[in-house]
Amino acid sequence: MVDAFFERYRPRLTETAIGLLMPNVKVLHHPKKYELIKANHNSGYAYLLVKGAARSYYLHNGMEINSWFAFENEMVGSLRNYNNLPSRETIELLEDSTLLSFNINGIKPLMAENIEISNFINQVIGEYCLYLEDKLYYTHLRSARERYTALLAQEPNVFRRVPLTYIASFLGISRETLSRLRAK
Amino acid sequence: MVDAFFERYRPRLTETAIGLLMPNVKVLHHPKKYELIKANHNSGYAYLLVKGAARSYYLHNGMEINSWFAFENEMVGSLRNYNNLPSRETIELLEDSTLLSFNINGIKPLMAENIEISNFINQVIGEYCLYLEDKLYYTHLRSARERYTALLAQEPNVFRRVPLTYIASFLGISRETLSRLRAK
DNA sequence: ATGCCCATTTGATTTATGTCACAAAATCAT
DNA sequence: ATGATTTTGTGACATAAATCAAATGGGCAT
Repeated sequence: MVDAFFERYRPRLTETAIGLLMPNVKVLHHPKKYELIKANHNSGYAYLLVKGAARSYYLHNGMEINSWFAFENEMVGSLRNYNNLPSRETIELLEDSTLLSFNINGIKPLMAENIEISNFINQVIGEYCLYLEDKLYYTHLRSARERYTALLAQEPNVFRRVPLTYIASFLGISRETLSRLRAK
Repeated sequence: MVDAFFERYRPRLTETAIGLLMPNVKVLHHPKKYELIKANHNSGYAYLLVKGAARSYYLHNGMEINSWFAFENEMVGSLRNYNNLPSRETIELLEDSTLLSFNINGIKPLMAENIEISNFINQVIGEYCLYLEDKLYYTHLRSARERYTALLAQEPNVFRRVPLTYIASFLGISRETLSRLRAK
């Protein structure tokens, strides 16, 4: 079920590593709007989105600001939770979804005894780190139009599966401006 | 010399780990304006800033955009270089500096054979990742004045040791606007 | 010290984008 | 289906911050 995800990671996890991980992994189904992780809490779990979509948002001046969207085969979770800090964001499903849950407290000790698991997790974090650098690079000092066209080019799925209201705050612009940019 | 830096990391590196690392570490002195890492290149090194200051910048529409500043006891380098990608940024010294250089190609293989080294490097990357999340969180949808006052509160050193011209592009505002914000 | 080159400030003007108000369209629940 | 609620689009206007243009100030090299 999750082969496509794990195959991105090299060297691939051996049976031994997978055997150690399995007791900490569960398959879950949740409906649209279900909150995987709540703001200001430490959930203790990270998730692999097998099927479906999710968003991460936080409140600022009473408004929901969306920080990312995720789809099939992407890892979703709170890096702050992973580091035993409360999440700043709420992670909510945008569609009915199938997920794998990973018990962070169960898996962390395995990193010391199994180098494959350690490498795997560190690769996930390393890729997220590169993603954050890209996001900063492609938004800093860029106009609303540039950010909009970049997102359209790089992640067209977002426009097919996420309401425009959510996309606007993700791009750091008002709903009205996004609407006008789309109207060309 | 670098104790203060290494002490932030737990568990502390043992003699064994340090012995493996040492052949890949050199002490260096370089003058102000020296370029540690050049844009579009893969330097193969990361650095610990023992004494001095550095900035990272990239060109955008012919203008230098500063992405970060670093001071004593901070690691400086290109995450993209670490991942065998060309750096987008040039890293330049802002003051005459003392550094430790780390040979990335020499150290990476050690991560497979020594878990301490692996943990150490992953902790450095993990902390950088949290820093990037914070930076996005504290700049997204915030006004020039909010970003300015946040930087003043969180990293006052920057205003003592970095020219305002550089700080402006780091904050994502024009030099004139920064000047006016300072004038209150 | 002197002069030159940047860095910084200040003023006038322009522009992109936000805000407010409402209309139209789409989605949802009964 | 029907109305109700939410999402998206449009217009008028306000405003933060950019841009352009000088003027002033500071630091560095001779």
